[in-house]
Amino acid sequence: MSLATKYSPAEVEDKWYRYWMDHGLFHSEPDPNKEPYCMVIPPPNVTGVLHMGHMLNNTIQDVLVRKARMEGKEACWVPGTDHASIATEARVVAMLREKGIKKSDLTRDEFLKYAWEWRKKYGGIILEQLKKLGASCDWDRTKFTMDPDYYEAVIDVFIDLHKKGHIYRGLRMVNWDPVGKTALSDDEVNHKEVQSKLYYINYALADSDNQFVTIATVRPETIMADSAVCINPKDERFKHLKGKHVRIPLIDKIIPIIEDEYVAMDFGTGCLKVTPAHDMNDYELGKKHNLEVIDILNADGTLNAKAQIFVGEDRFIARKKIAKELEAKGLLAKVEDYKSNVGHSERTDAVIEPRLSLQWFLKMDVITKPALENVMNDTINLIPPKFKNTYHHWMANVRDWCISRQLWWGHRIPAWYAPDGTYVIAKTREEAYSQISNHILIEDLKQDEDVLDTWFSSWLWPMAVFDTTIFKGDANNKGNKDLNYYYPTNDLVTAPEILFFWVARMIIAGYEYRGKMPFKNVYLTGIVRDKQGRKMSKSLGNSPDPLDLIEKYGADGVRSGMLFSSPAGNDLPFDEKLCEQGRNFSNKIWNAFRLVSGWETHEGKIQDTDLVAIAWFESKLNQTLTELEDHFSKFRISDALLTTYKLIWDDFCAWYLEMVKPEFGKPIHKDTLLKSIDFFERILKVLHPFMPFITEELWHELKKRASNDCLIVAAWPKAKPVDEKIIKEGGFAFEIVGEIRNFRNGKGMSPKEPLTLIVKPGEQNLINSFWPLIGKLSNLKDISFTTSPVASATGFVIKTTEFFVPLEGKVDVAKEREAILKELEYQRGFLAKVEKKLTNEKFVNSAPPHVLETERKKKEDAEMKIKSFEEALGKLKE
RNA sequence: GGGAUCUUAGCUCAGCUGGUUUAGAGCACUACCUCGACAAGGUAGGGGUCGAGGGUUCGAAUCCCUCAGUUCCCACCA
Repeated sequence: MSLATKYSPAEVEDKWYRYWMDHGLFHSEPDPNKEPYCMVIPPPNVTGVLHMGHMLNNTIQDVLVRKARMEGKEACWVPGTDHASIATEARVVAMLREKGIKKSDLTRDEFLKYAWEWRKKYGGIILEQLKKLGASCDWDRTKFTMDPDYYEAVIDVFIDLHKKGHIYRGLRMVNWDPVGKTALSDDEVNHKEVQSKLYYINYALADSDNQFVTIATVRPETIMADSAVCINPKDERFKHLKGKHVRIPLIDKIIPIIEDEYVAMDFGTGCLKVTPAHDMNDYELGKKHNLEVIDILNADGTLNAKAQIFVGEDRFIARKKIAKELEAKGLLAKVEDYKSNVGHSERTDAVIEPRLSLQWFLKMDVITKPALENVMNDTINLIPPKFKNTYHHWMANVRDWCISRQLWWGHRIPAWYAPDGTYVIAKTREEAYSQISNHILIEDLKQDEDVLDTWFSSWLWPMAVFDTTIFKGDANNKGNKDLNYYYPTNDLVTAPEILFFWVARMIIAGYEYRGKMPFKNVYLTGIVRDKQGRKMSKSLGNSPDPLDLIEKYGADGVRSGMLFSSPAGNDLPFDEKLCEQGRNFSNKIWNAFRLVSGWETHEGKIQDTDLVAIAWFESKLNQTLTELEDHFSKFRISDALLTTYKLIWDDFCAWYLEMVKPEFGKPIHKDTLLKSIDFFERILKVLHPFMPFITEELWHELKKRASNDCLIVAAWPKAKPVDEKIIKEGGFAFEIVGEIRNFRNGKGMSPKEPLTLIVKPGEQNLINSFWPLIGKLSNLKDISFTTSPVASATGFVIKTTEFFVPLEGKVDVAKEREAILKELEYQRGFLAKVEKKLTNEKFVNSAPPHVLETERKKKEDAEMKIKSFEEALGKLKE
């Protein structure tokens, strides 16, 4: 045999990927005669590099799309990238900093030029990496969220939603990232428990120098922005303070004491400093009580002139200095250690500053209605369904979406301001000018400096990848051919952490602009973790490089490795061992091929054993196909793979091939070989979605084929009727084989030593056609049948059939006795349990007949076995 | 604090509306095996009182309650 004993994936994988590409096998065009199957990729960040999360996610997508393609559907998987404004801008800024260039020294246009250069250089990397994985995307359709037409679509949507009254500009308390100098949505803020200090500060009463009110705060640097001190009106302790005023320490400003039940009496001192400009709750409180809003912070987190003191200092430095000064003046009553949850920027990790600013918002109340409804009524399925709860909770309590970001990289907000501060929404300066009635110069119009939130563009993804012209609010535009054919798409595979960021918003946009769901099924993958359960991340350095893994185990090995243990919605604790298992599986198949490809044929009479083996595997295969269909229909991808794995490794290799394998050097019957190749082809088909490369390779090795006869487009095998009887017989036969092998094993006998088997058939014995195969598989020189107990022979019992293996002088009586006694004990215990049930009148009266019958059968079987073991024990004494 | 989810062999998970031989799989583990497809392998084996405690029922891993823990989401009392 000239083929290597080990399969080497490297050349094979590159060869076939190129072949599929060259023959346009990933490309899809609308075909009215075929059912569409469409999926859009969750667009990775344009600056991204493939990580394990992408590997899992895209492997699942590729499995789904490859299966659909083989099922004869017009399968289209649209790839692309996301401009990811915050992440990309951060990368570009960092790159410029390395070159010694500050973003603040550049004009917007200069900066964008750098950004586009960066994008050109690194933007395609991740897509190239996906090719290594085997992703069968329609690369002709690759889309980018800042392609010119896509850009225009995003602006159209802004204009349209503004026209509909869903977008407004407002003063709102937003999460301000002083490092990124940008507002963040609530979702981009991580709350972390931080060890901080609670400062107890004395505020002197305005009309008295020696009477104080003590408040507790973690942010002494904001006292200069206080507008009031608040107490609970029910608080008996502070009755005397009602209507009075206090002086803010250090700046001596007089502020009122107000009353509100919002104040918790049992927390801190029961007195609250109210700082409307720098705290969400205080802002609300301030609105209610008409308090002055004093913003003492600059955009970068330093104190401004309104603070009066420590102007220009960073907020955290000012905190320390103020504490020190308070202490020096004896106004600091005490300091306690205190754990509190502090918001941090998801991107820069800076401590979030609640800040009032003018932002653009999308009203979510009306626009989200269909999106909530159609998930709750299962028009759109979330897989696993447990996410419905979370989804409902989020959608029912959704807040208006802050869609503006203080960045340059992104879709610039199409708002144009006149010098007097009024504004109009328009796509171009000219259009904007035409809407303005004031007498100003066109050059005086200034466009909003901000860009839109990234998700405000990616929420259009399932529509915009096909048609970017439908967002102008033009009811006559019904969309192009592609959109109408592929939309709604079928499945979306993504991570649960972006269920709201992205999935929910795509659903919202889908209903808003198409009146239809964007996809039917949302498969939520888990998070890939390392062995210690930590999320894989660049900073921890605990993520293997996917390309290294592919090199080491082959893409097929890594793909199956990822899927061996990843039920939907559950985290995947990744272990390289899984890839090794995948690689071993490739090798197993490779060697099965080596065996089959090495057989010479003869044309004599076909052996009966071959016919039995063929009939058995045919049924087993068909049974498995049905099982697979069930798994796939429920998106149980991991189970589908494991089912395929067992079909190939156990049923095909361990049983079928062993059954038909001729003695060494002898030929096989030509029909048996043909049938074996036919089986091989069918198992390659079902394995192809999981392991596309090795299966395509063997598909061509197995037979000479025309250049267009590729496995990737071969027809998915249909399940044919299953002969249940032969499956049962096979199962019984294999059980006997196992027992005989075990019998030898237990006695330290070589498998080469032939044995004699005497069978005493029991009541429901399956008289079957497998006897000669049993002989072949377990090396028996003779099988005979009897109706009476066999003296001086050891053996075993399956169901009610007894098997005897005569062994003259080779029996270790003591050991044998021990084994039988152990078995007897088990059976007696079992019998007792069953009898207890059967003598329970209530059970006999209420249990359904089929349950009763099984219990009776259990009893018979156990009694039979006990009898047999007792006999054997008796014989051993002799 | 509110909500959700989960807890089954060493690990990762199946086990649907309670009843099919005192719970299954893959991996890991143990023993034996270089037996001519494959040691990245073969053959066989050991391993779980189904998180804990109650309850319903003739019968509970499966239904109900309590508790403990896991993970996630939301809120964020200075």
